[in-house]
Amino acid sequence: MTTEVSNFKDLRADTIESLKPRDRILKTANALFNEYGVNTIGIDRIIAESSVSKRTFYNHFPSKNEVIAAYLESKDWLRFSELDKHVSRVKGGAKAEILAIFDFLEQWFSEDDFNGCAFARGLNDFNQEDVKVLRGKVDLYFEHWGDFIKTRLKTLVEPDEVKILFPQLLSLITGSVIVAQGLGDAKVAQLNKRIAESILAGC
Amino acid sequence: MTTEVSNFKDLRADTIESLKPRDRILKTANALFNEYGVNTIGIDRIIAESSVSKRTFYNHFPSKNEVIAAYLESKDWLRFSELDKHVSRVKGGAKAEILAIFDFLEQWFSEDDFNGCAFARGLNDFNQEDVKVLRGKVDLYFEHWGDFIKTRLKTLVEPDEVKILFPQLLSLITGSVIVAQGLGDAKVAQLNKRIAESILAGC
DNA sequence: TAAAAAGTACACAAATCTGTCTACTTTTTC
DNA sequence: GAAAAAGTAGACAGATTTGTGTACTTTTTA
Repeated sequence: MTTEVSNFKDLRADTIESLKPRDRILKTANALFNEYGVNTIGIDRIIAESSVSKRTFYNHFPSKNEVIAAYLESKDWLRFSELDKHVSRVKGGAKAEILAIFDFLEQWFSEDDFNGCAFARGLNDFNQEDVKVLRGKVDLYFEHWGDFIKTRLKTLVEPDEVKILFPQLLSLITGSVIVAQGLGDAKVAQLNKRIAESILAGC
Repeated sequence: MTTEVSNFKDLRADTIESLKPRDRILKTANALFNEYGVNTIGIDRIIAESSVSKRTFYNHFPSKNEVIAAYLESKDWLRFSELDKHVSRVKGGAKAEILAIFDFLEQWFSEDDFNGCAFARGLNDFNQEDVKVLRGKVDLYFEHWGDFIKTRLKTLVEPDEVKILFPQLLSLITGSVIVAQGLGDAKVAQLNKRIAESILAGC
């Protein structure tokens, strides 16, 4: 069964067989891009593992970049829809909601298929002219973090302080991802939550 | 002119023309891999821009992976030889030396060709069987950070505290890199230095 | 200065990659 | 239930990629 919101779906719970061609492609692409990166995975592999014909693939996605774009958009949507859900259960206002990010990260890092962040990856993968659109998706993702965090910081501190705390918090978040991936330890999220607590202590 | 230490050289100050074939290849590969990543740059491009023949290239590097390995090794060596140099000028003991990392980062982020970290990239690029060796180079880089930081932490705090402070500091470092790259702002290094000061305040 | 080592130039093999085309079959929809 | 839409199967064009082979020239070194 699938949760449908806006244009995106959470396909994680569906089996490949139960899905229609377009979603089979997206689910397969998601798994392969996540594990190996968009550059090392070819269209042919996605086609083979999603059990669609090449024609069907190209009917849904006119080029490889389009399927990568769809992958990034759905990751972005899913990340923040899960974060919103997680945070909606938290009592304690803006500060508690910011701190809850780190519990969310720990959960994410503990997933079996955690393999870093598609968008941190994208900072490196999308530096050429023909993938400008994809780089745009990466920028959007970081803007979404800005929206999430700054909205809450503004209720806690002065604008000047937001300019300091936002990059610090974003560093703690992205640094957690790299360290969790590099050292293979999800607990780093809790260690960094402590730091976040201390830099927000006065609020 | 070139600074020669161990097996590696700092080729940044040399012009392409002044170098012998092997170093021309390395200097060119470094620039291209740095800008576009190892996956999107082909051997042919490196050969063309380093003005060597294909045969010469393959005489020095039996495969593409070998030139990537050489690139990673030299980056690793250069990063820590510069960090050591930077830190050697710092007075104030282990704590001041750890904090000096963030000044070093700010300098790095301010370089014209700063484009993120080759090793954070490698966490994503080297997930397949045929590049296990390269993934090993990435792991070594993170171990070198461990050596640098833990050696100093051990003189300041108890072993249990090292296990907390090291992942935190490494998060601040790697998070700085991502944020500097993503938001295009080198100043994040100084903001995170403040955090490092506060988590080391009791030492 | 002569032999050995290193480099040049470039054709080409083999694999792989993106995207198109044709011909046929199944599923939807009215 | 017939027409339209969607999907299957797979050949293939054209570009690109890594790596080898051949024949010749320049540079080092003993």
